Amino acid sequence: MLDIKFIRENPGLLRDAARKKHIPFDVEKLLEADRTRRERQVDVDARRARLNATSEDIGRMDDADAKQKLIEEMRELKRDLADKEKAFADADAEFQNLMYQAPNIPDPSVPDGASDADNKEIRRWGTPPAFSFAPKDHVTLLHNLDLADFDNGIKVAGFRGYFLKREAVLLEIALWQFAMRELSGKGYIPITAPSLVREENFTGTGYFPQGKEDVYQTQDNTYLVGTAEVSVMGMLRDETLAESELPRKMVAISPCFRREAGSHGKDTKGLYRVHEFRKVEQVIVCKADHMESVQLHEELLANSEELLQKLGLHYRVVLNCGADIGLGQVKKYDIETWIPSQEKFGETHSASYFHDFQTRRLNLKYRDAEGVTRFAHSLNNTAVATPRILISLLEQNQQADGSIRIPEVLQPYIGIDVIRR
RNA sequence: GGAGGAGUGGCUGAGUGGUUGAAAGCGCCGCUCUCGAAAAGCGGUAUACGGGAAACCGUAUCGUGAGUUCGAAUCUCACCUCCUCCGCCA
Repeated sequence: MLDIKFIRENPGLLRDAARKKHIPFDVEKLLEADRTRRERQVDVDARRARLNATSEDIGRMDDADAKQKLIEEMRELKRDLADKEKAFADADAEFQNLMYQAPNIPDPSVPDGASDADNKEIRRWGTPPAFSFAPKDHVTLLHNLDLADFDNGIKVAGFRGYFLKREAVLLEIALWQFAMRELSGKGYIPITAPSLVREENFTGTGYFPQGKEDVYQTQDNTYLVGTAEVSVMGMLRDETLAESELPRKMVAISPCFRREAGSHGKDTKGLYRVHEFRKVEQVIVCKADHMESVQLHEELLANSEELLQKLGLHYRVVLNCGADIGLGQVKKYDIETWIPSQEKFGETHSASYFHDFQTRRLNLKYRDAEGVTRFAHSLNNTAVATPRILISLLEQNQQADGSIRIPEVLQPYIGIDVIRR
């Protein structure tokens, strides 16, 4: 959510933002709703002021007749007030509704574009592994080594269901531990986060109302998170932090659930697109300072690149174009990791910053050096998402004999250096 | 799941229909005193929105939301959260 004062003063920026993000949004309608809401608030406040003042008088009066007369008058006023209050409530609801839909302003460095095809590659790290044989895809590798069971996964869990087995499980756990340990070494606080959370956390992080279709809801009106970002940001909702506590760097692990509504035909095989997975996520809350946000955004990206480099995985970084960044995001990088069997890169990480878009919704503030409370800034990035990263990890490390080398940095967590049958 | 109890400002805590946005204490800030500090004394210390050039004014907020009333922290209802006891349980 943006500051309405900012919108009043810069309607053009919001209009441009919506256009760049390819999000339909009527700025004039919002400004009109803002004007209406304020007019009606004045109506309500004036009547309330009179009611309050008169009620105080009544409390002090002795003359029963005069008192009764005023009470009658106030009854009349209250009927009028009720109408005005209803009118205000309607206008305010309309205003809030539009405010929740207003996109954040993308950074000027965000390229124009109509789809993810227009994302700009920034750099590549490493080279595609050279194979003296035709590399197998991850589904085949998993099957040959008995590392997963998709048939029974679907039997048990339905479409996109899967079981991981044997060393694939150890590998998954090793990745979490590796990521957790690396990042906690950099001062990120490790957290295990709830994945079953209440609605306000989704609204607060900017996923609701527009993204409700993508989320599982329970019969208790709680929802399953698609990322620990939702619960970790929710953890700080309604807090006023001291500036000395910032930046607060956290690394959280949680199960993640995504309905993948609208992507039924896509990536139907294997571990790429599943309804249920595990993810280690970096989340930062920092001062309301653009340069600090930018700097920490780069840090989050560098952290994830470092993890991939230590794992020895070939990847590239792309700068997402306007159409491929979310409502609240100012700027986003994706890291895409090389998938040999497809000879292309697949998204494994997503790093974004929000300025105060999320914290305004979450009412997450801090007290600055002058004692002024401000909305903080927030950012996040994937550290490692499993099992998706296993696709690249297995495929890039496969050998001619069908075995799979385990990256050196993971070996201490698993106790083996190769998977073979 | 069953039975009770409770949610007031940064904190403790008073307040059961009428100048209560809220006593008192603690904390914090400023001043006085002091070479300095402590102590003591005095004064000040919530947030949001709206109006205004400003001073300032208005409105809302005592867990949240509805309601009763001329008037609600105080009465009613629903919800949320916490505590105690019983049951169940990884």
